[in-house]
Amino acid sequence: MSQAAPQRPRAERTRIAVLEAAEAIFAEKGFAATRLEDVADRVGIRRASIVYYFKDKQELYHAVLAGVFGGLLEKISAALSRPDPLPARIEAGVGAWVDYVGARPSIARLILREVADAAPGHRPAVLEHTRPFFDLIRQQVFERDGGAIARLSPIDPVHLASTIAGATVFFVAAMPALLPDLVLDPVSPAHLAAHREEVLGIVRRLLGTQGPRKTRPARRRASGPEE
Amino acid sequence: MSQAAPQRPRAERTRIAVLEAAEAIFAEKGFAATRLEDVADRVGIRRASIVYYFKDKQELYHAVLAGVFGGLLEKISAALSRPDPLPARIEAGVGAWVDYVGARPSIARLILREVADAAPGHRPAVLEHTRPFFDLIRQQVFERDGGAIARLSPIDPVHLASTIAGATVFFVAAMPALLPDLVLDPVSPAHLAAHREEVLGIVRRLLGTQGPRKTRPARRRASGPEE
DNA sequence: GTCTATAGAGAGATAGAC
DNA sequence: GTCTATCTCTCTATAGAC
Repeated sequence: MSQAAPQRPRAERTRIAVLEAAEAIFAEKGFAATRLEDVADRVGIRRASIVYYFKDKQELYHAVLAGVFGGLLEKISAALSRPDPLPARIEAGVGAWVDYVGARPSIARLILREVADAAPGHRPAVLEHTRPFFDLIRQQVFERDGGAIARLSPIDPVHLASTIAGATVFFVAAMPALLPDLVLDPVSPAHLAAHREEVLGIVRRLLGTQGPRKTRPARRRASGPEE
Repeated sequence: MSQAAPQRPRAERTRIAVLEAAEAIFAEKGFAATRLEDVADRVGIRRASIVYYFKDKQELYHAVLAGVFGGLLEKISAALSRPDPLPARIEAGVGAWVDYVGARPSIARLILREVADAAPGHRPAVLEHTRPFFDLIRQQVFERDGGAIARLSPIDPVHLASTIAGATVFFVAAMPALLPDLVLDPVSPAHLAAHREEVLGIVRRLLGTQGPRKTRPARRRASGPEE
């Protein structure tokens, strides 16, 4: 808060500024199209100074991914580790995921790019950062409570995770992209809350924990629009 | 079928071969990282020959998008134009979407990249190809049958479309990417059918046309794992 | 139509001054 | 720590032969 005694030494502040700028530009343009000069411009330094902190472009990129996925793992881990019983914990984890992407939307684009980049024979960079998530889910969802998940639903967890992840990153990144005419910010509290509810509904449906449907009862074909 | 009298002149065959090779490599590597030399190698010609057919890299890229989205529009249009009543027609459209992506999976990666590329101030290339889809949906879903859709559900159609699109492209592109250990081909008939059913379930739930649930009844909290 | 050869721009990496 | 200067490589685009 005081300018006379900065909390962090200059080097660390610069390093963080480089990481933040790189996160934004890698997310926006992708690895190949990002120029280190753009990152430097955004920070207000020269290109060569970036190399003082990060050996090369690859290392900078990996540092960006580590920061983004590290923060995500923290949030999801906290949600899944709570003492609640199973369906509630899964919903808390999904909610944490949606909230994190909303708060740090560049992760949506970074994930979209990593997924698109992955190809047979090309281990995507993101793989180094996803293993902790699989470990976490195995421990907190499958092994805890003596395999209670199996009694809940036979749903394929990979399939479920893929659907949730895809729906959210697409929502956050694609809405402004494909509908630029709409002045619609998917990350605004109202839209994000709506998306979270929608995703949670999908989770409940796929887990079979939907319970009695209150908000939108299924219409029987009594007076429907069918011919 | 006969080699002596090829159906198409050589020029057209080469042009098509270039387009197919470019589709695969743009999908795999993205626009910036794709080298025209890679495309040429795949076709078995030299880089300069590509320029004979396509003025430059941008034009080749747009031609690829036009081909991919043109094919998709054709399939979805056919499904939505059928004489069936509304919920069935929407389901047919969604099914056509899933089947098309399964049959031509490079579209999944191309869409992922286009969405990630879109940024404020940067009209993504894909926008030129998506307008016909909006027109189609407006005509066949919202205006036809005298606005029957409004009686079905208050769901935001953009939201619904985003969820479906995201779930499918993510499923097709991300499963092999993030889980390379699994020998799992998302495009195989069995997995694709499972995904189609899952997506249709989401559609029905979001449209409120789910009807009585047969396959996976909601468990009441009688004997569940809740503590 | 397809090729070879080359021009020219762009951007990452490095060396070394301050 | 941050800078300037430069080296080097890659890749697009073009010109022109066959």
